[in-house]
Formats: sequence, structure tokens, C-alpha cells
Amino acid sequence: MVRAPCCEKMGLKRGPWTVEEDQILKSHVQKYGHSNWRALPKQAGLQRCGKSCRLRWVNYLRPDIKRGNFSDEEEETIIKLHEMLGNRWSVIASRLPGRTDNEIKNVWHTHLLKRVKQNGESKPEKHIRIPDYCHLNDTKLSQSEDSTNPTLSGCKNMEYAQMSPQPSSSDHSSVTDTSETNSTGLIKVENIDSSEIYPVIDEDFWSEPEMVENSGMPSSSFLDDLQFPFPSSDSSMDPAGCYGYGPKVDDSMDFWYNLFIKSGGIEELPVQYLQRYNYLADERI
DNA sequence: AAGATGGTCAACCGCCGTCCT
DNA sequence: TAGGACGGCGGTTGACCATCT
Repeated sequence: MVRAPCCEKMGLKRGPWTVEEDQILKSHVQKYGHSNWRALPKQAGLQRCGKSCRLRWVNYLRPDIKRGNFSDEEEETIIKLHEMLGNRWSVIASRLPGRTDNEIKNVWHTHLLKRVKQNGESKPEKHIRIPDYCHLNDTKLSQSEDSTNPTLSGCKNMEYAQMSPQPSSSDHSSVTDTSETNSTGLIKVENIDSSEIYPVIDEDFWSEPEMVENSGMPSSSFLDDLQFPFPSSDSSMDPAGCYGYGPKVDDSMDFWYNLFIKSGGIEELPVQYLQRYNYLADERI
């Protein structure tokens, strides 16, 4: 199926919006809402395509748009979120009230990318801390080309693992990196025979849990059945409170983002979580 | 003073997923 | 179930402005 362009070029205006057009669009949306962007310009009397109207509203006219420069705190947040999420601008924007994905994307490319690159040169490695309830000696984690293998072994004591930035789903080359990050940004365990030490985490592991009725919690039998490095009875070991199960792939990215946040950032995350996130991100490519 | 270069950012393009018929 | 309509997203473009040479 070949799609027609989003708007007929004939008779429809393009380019910068005038003050008059802004006023028309703003008052129309405030009065009637925007249930149908395609029909909106006609209803409002604008010589624009619906997409253009939507973009103008979302990126400029929306009343909750925050104007002005980004604060240091906002910039740090973007850097951190980008490290975790890659070029998922809309997700990043959803965590920065009043900021649009377009704005964040621009700031990233014009300011933050350079800063991250500079910092990257002085900080050659990023690390995640692996909790000591994992049990493995001499674990060495590195980048992997095997982007779809969600299995992971553990570690012993407090080991450190290299962590690469999560690449974009569609443009790996644009991801900031210090040097030799591979295209997947995933992690694997080297120099161990994981099958001897840890159970492989298969897809069943991430399936929907059996729930206790009306509790919103997984059943104890479900938890008991889990072969997870966290003691399921100790929720403090599982900062997201997810007890080792994951939602289905389609609706899970936000779940994992929340997990990152709740767990206090990437440094506190069990590597299993990161692997699962990477795996799901890869699924979406 | 003027052209070259680089930075910024609003807007556009094309793809994709979802919804609806 | 197929296919069209639509919204949303990320990548890219190009106009405008500031600074440099």
C-alpha cells in the first residue's frame, strides 16, 4: 500500500506559522478540542494540513509548554534518561513537564551530545552495580552482539559491569558513545559457564504472574516458582516491586522505565533488569 | 564590510502502530 | 481479515542568526 502524502500540497500552506494562524488554531482547539486533526484545519478555516496543525499545537501552542532555557537539572535528567532509553524522545519528554520531544531532541543535538561526548572521553566506562545476592566469581560483563538472548547469570559480591548506552531503535549511529559501543548496547556474560550456576531465564520467567484476587500482587505460589536471583519475600531487594515478572512486550517499556526510576537509577539496577529492558527494546526494532 | 561557517530550532517527511470499517 | 485513515514518533531539513576570518 502506497500512502499519499499527509497533505495535498495544492493550496495548503507550509512553513512558519503566522500570529493569525496561531490564534485561529489555539482558539479552535480550546473551544472544540482536537479529536480529529485531519478535519480540524478545514473546520477552523486554516490552509494547513492536520499534521502541521497538530505539530504546531503540540510543540508551541499548548498552554502547558514551558518556555526558556533548560535548567541544569533538566539537562541532567535528559542525559540520564537518554543513557537509559536512547532516542526515545517522547518518553523522555513525558518525564519533563512542559517540554516537548522536539525541544528535547534539539537540545540533545545542539548541547548535550557534545557535553556527553566530552565527559565520555574523561570517563571511559559506565558501570552498573550488581548486587551481592548474585553469586558468581570473576564475572566479566561486556558488550554482546547477541541482542536477543535474555539469559543472564549472576555475580558474586559486589561486581561491576560495563554498561553501554541504549541505542536508538532506528538510528544507532546517532547514539552518543565514548568509543567502541556495539550496535546493540547489550550485555552478556563472558568467561563463565552460566548454565552450571544459574538457571536460564526463559520467556516463561517473564510471563504474566498468577495474581492474588483483588490484591494486585502475585500469588505466593507464583513467587515461589520463580527462579529469580531476588529473594521474592524481600521486596527491598526488588525496588520496583515487580517480583521478577514482567509485563507483556507491547506495554512494557514504560514499566521498565518506571523500574529504573524507582530503583534509583542505573547504578542500582540488577543487570537482569537491564537485560530485560534491552531485550524488549530490541523486540521493538 | 562581506562572505564563510557554525549553532539553533521550528517545521517537515516518512515510517509505523493502532483503530475502524 | 484486509486495508484505509489517522496519530505519533524519530530523523532530517532549511531558514535565520551570530560569530569568525
